[in-house]
Amino acid sequence: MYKLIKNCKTARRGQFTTVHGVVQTPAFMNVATTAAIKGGLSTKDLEDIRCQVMLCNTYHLHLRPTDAVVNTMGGLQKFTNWKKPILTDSGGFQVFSLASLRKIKEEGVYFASHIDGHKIFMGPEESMRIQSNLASTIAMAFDECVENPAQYDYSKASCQRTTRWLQRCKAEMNRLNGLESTINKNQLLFGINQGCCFDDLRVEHMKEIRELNLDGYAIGGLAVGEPKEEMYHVISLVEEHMPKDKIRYLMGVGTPGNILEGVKRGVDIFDCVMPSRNARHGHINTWNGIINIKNAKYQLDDTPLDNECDCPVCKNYSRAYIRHLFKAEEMLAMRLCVYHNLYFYNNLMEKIRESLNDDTFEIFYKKYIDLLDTRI
RNA sequence: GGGAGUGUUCCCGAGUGGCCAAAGGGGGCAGACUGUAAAUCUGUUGUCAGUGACUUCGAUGGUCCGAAUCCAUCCGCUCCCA
Repeated sequence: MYKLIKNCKTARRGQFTTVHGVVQTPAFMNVATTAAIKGGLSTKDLEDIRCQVMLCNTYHLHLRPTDAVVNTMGGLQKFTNWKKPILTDSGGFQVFSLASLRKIKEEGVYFASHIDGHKIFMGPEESMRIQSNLASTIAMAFDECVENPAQYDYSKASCQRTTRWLQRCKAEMNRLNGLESTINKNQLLFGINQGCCFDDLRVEHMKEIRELNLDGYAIGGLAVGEPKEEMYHVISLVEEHMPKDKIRYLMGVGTPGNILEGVKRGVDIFDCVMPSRNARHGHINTWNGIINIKNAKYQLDDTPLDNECDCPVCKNYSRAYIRHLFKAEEMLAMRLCVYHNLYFYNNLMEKIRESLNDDTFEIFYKKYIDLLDTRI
């Protein structure tokens, strides 16, 4: 479980022990929604870039290839040949992102498959059963991620329902972990804090869910369009009420700057599609800020994507070549850039952990907080 | 040699007298993307000056208040017949 190694004010250096291995925190979880990193990275590549946790999605895998197939194939670890921890997101966020088709009821959510349009029902029990079939290390609670901005009354009712759903998730997870046929009988369950940007709802909800004594706690419903100052405010607000002895996860966040702010406020783990999605669109993270490798000014640039990076892409290829690959629509362009960006994120987390070890986090933070999110 | 077409802004391609600096697509340039359906979406793309002005639709000349659009000649390309 979670062990706090040391604090640097509210920032935490820790380690999280699971049946699938130990995660050094703060950490970034690499997003492989459909059990694959978009852009053509293999689980071998993930090992090479020192990824600690892979994240997959319940909803997507339920549709294709189906959780039954993954289960028959021995679970996600065996299926993907990834031996380290895997976190599965519950599908709750998809209800939010596929908003036009959703119908939310007390029992769960009715919505349509984005693949063939067929009607799907998913509630807390369904989500737990699917995640148990997938046999991930960590299952996320089935929650409702309310869009921003939201009405107070709706947010309040939604939070209360998310709490009731969480109770049902916990009961179902306990039952599933006790079954003989379950692949991972030690599957962990994380609860998710909601409440939009209403301080009292956030705090009240956090207090309610901490009573359930779960394996970890996530902050959800952020980075959905609110100003970043508001996001940081909510993190600090909620953090005070999170158990000190449990791992904290800020869902779907974010930019390097967002992550530094999150770590500073006591968050342990993050995930985000930005490094991979942006890489596929030519936006490259470097230690001097963000570049768009597709820009004409790189046509004759013989230097690597990032002079300060020691990843294989930066050691072997020039900006000019990678820009050419994009212009020629070669998939190698995406692969190289996704590889670099994820390497950058994992490397960023390593440096953050080192700075916490050395008590130099504040210096590190000051040096990079604005720089890394700035476009060059 | 005879006949029929055709030439548009970087490319392809609409436009057949004023609402045309000229549709649409491609390409180019730039931007967006935060628990990933999407290799997607958005803006821009004659020049200069932010009203507007100027140059442009193969070339030259003409008709008209006004032409990418009509007429004449020339040049290039395509197809058919000999």
